[in-house]
Parts: sequence; C-alpha cells; structure tokens
Amino acid sequence: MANCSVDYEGRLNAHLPPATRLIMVKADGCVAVHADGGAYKPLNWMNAPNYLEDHGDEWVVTNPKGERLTIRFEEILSDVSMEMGEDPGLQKDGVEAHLQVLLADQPGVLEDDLQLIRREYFTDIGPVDLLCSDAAGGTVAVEIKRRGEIDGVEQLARYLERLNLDARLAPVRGIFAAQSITPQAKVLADARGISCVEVDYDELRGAESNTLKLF
Amino acid sequence: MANCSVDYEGRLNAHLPPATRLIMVKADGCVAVHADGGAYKPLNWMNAPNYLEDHGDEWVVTNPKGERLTIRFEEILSDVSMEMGEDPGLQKDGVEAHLQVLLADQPGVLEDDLQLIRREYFTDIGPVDLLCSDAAGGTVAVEIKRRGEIDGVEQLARYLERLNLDARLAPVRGIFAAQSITPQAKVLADARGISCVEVDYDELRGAESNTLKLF
DNA sequence: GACTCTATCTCGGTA
DNA sequence: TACCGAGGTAGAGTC
Repeated sequence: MANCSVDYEGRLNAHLPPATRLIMVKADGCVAVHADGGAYKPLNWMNAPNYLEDHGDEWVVTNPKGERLTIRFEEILSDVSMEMGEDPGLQKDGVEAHLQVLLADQPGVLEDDLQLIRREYFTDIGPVDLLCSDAAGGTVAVEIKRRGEIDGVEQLARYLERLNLDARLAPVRGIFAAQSITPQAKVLADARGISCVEVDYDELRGAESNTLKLF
Repeated sequence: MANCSVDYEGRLNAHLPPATRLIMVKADGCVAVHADGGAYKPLNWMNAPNYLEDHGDEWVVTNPKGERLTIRFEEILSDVSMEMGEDPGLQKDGVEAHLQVLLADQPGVLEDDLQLIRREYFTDIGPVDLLCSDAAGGTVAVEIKRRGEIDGVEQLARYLERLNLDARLAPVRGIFAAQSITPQAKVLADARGISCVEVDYDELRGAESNTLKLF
C-alpha cells in the first residue's frame, strides 16, 4: 500500500492523481492498482506477460503490445510479500455451456420426439447451439441461454434467416430455450414465429443422473 | 492472506478447494478472493452492498439478491488493514466517445463528400452516432464502435428500420465504422445492405491535429 | 429503478 | 496465435 500516482498509455491514455492505493503484483507478473472501493476492478492494471523496471520511487511496466503503466511512489505505507503456489482453480456449475450439454442429451425435453443432428452447427455468422430434426422430419434450430432476453431471440432469428438460405435444410424453424424468458423476449419470439421453452436446470440434471443410473 | 476454501451460491454455483489466497475487503464492504495469477479478476467475489457475518474461521457474505459467498479459513497467514480515504478517480482519454468526435469532424474519411447533419441523432429506440448526407443528397446513419462485432450491426439495423419510418429522412442507408470488424459482422452487414469501414484511430487523430495546425 | 450500451472488459474455447 | 462469444459480466449514463 502506498501513496502513488499512476499513468497508463496503451489502448487509451489514463491518469491517476496522487492518493493512497493498494498495489498488487501476482506471481505471473501482472500488476493491479486498487482504490478502497469500486468493486473488484482495479483503477489501473497491466496483465501478464509484461516487464517491470523498478527505479525505486518509480515502476515502469511495459508489455509486448507497447502499452505502458507508470507508477510513481510518494510514500510506501505497507509492503507484504508471500509465496502462494498454484491454485487448484474454480469449479463452476450452472452456466450456459452446462445447459447446452444437458439439452443436447435430452432434446425431447424441448419438444416430443426432437432428435439431435448436431451441437454447435456452424454458419458463417456464428454457431447454432443445437440443430435438430422434429417428428415430421423438419429441421429445428435451438438457441440456448441461461437468461432468455431479446438479444437471444435476435440471435436465433439471424441464424434462421441464414439457415433458410440453405436449400438442403430449409425450411428451418426455431426454439428458444432458457431457464427464464422475459416477456419482451416472448413477444418478439412470437412475432418471429419462434417457440419458447423454459427449462429447469435442476430437473434436467436430475433426469440426466437418473438416465446414468439406469444404463 | 490465508489458506481457505470458498463457495459461491447465486447466479451460479462455484466452489474453490482449499489453497493459499489473498482476500481483499474494501471500505464499501465488497469482498474479493484472489489467486496468485490470472489478471485482475478475482476467483470469487461479492460486490457491495452486502452483509458480512464473521464466525471466526468462516465468513458468510450475503447480498440483498440472495447470493451467498462462504469463505472457510484454515490458516491466516497475514492480516493487514489500512485507512485509505477517497480516491480522486481516473481520467480517461481515447475511448469510443473520442472516435465519435474525430469522425464527426472528418466524416469524409468514411466516404467521399459525406457531410455531418447531426451527432447523437435521437430516435425513440436510442441515439444514432452520426446522421450524415451523402454526395447524392441521401441520408446515411453511421454507427461507430471501437471493435466492430455482430451486435453493433444489429444495433445499426434497428436504427435504420426506425429512421426509414420517417418520411422526411427515408430512404436511409447505413455505414458501420470501427477500428476492426469481425468477419461475421461483415457478413451480417452485407446481408442487411450496410457498408463497413475500418478506421485507424491514430491516423484520424493525426489528420485532426494536422487540420488544427493548418487552420 | 429500469434500460441501454461501453469496456485497457476478462476468460474460455476453437479454428 | 487470433478470433469469437459468454459473463455471477461491471459500470456509467439516460430516461
């Protein structure tokens, strides 16, 4: 912790007047300058890889992209250093990727007799989460979100527009699947002829483990 | 700094096995758990406002949204506290707003004989960055981004749809300007009849200062 | 307070 | 490595 002023020149220019701040240097060399507030984001930082020149009362941190962070120290208030070792890392559960895996295994949850053709089916404007075929042999594009908002409907509409240009697939209809869908998104989906399905993550996971137990 | 394990339950679930980490509590009450690497983002955190229950070897931090962060301490390795006071704040220069100012002054960079009608032209779904008229007297809406991605194209398409409802302006076409534009965004822009222009910030700024020197 | 949009976004995945 | 999309996005500005 120190009284310091900071300048950053790189993707933009930024200046911090002198004040008391916490400066954190991690094992990978990244540097962060924190104020005593404003959530977890530092005021200024320089990610690894970088090179730190220590001129005593001034640090100059540069990186290969030509960005530069300059910290001028006026007074050091506290200086603590510690060896921490590798971190085993964060285990996440319940993000969009998870939902996609579960639905790819159980497309029938979205609609009776829906069959998976492909996960992450690529178009030239991005990947469709699930491409399926329905009971009548028609093609169905599924967009999966954790939270279903208007952007997601737009995204699916774009894919449908694109897929319907492909004579081998057309006509393709859409299903918008999410743990919750906003009323606005439902209205837009309806206007675009897209069906909405709200799925329960815990139920899906439960069904999944039952399947695993059964076979 | 402490050996600790952490659990977060909220928008998703996340678990951190026991390891040595730095825990930062700021004056506003926000809590961040940092590993010794991985840029500035903490492994886990809880923003203000929140409520911290200190049970000695366990902290439980909850917020009004019903999210919960639990830190179990196995061993405290270092404990430093300091009063830091208000921070005067960061001064920035060179973000999208800047690019908009530069292009408003030099719309000719985007297309020959393009003339500015208005910056931040308001529609009922949001402001169009630049509204211009072209050599033929037609109206052109310009959307400016630092990085041109598919969302920006959609944004411009929405504005165009809106502007074309106005008989005094229609027909209006679009130009999507950014320092770099992704291939997907280009494909979509093309499909929507929107032209793409990649602009160089430094060149613009250079041209600007030359103009200032000349006149 | 809700909505919109930017960001030195960060981070993970993949071609 | 570069590019692309998700995020517990966060944060700022506006209505």
